[in-house]
Amino acid sequence: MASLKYSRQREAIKDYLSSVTTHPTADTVYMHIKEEFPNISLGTVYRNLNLLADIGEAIKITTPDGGDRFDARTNPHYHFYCKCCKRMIDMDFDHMDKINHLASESFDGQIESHTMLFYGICGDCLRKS
Amino acid sequence: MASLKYSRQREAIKDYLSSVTTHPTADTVYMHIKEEFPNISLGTVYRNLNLLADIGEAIKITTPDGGDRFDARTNPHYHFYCKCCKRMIDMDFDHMDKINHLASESFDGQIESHTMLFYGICGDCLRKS
DNA sequence: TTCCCTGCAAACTGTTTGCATCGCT
DNA sequence: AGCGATGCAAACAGTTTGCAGGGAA
Repeated sequence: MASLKYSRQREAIKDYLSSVTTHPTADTVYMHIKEEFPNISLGTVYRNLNLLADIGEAIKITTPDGGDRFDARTNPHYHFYCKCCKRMIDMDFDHMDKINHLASESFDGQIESHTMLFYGICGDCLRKS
Repeated sequence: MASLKYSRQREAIKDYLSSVTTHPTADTVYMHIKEEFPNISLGTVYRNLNLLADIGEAIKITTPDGGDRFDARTNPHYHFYCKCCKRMIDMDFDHMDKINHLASESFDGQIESHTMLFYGICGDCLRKS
């Protein structure tokens, strides 16, 4: 484990990510952090988002549309992706341990974790149509 | 729905995908098809893989490592991704309807489907270490 | 003073697309 | 003949990386 040195940029990125439930892309994070640090570069944002993910202070969520999303909510949970408004929404569907257990029973190998991505139309979009 | 015209390349791609359970990347498909069609281009492979996915004769599976995988097994099922050998393995874990149903109960919106990707070490890799 | 971190830009990977031509139907 | 499909190459999006200089310890 490499030694970490404090950086205001990383702190700002972490703070922003913690203040939000929108699962932003790296580029969205970049644009918001830029308001406070006009000279920050996209590379730095990527480096820090990946670093935060590595040390377990954020998670990286792969989307079918390409373009990973980031989330400061690190306890295991699921996500819903609205095909209409492209929002990614946290799911409170707490069967993770049970699912890992059930899956392990019928699988030759060691399951460490799993991700689940639900797909459909969110409530807001449903009511608008 | 656009009209489809027969093409030997598409047929070969579909046949190859059906003959295999390895969830190949577009590039892997490309390299195999090239043995039969030395002049085929990667663009054509991508176009046909996406086309097959669109008409429901294949599925596209997003991986956390970037680089989608393709699968001719189109009935809904889950996958396991081995962090050791990078293989993607079909899971016979048949709780899809139940999970969709349970999730729908506690979610404001219309869930159409979901994908689940398990992560860990496959049996082969476990025994080798 | 050390060495991690930054900004910048170039490089890289996976994928899509415009275009002229080919080949089903 | 008509129009979808192909091969090729250029373009694209998202992400990573090499480097020289800056800042925390």
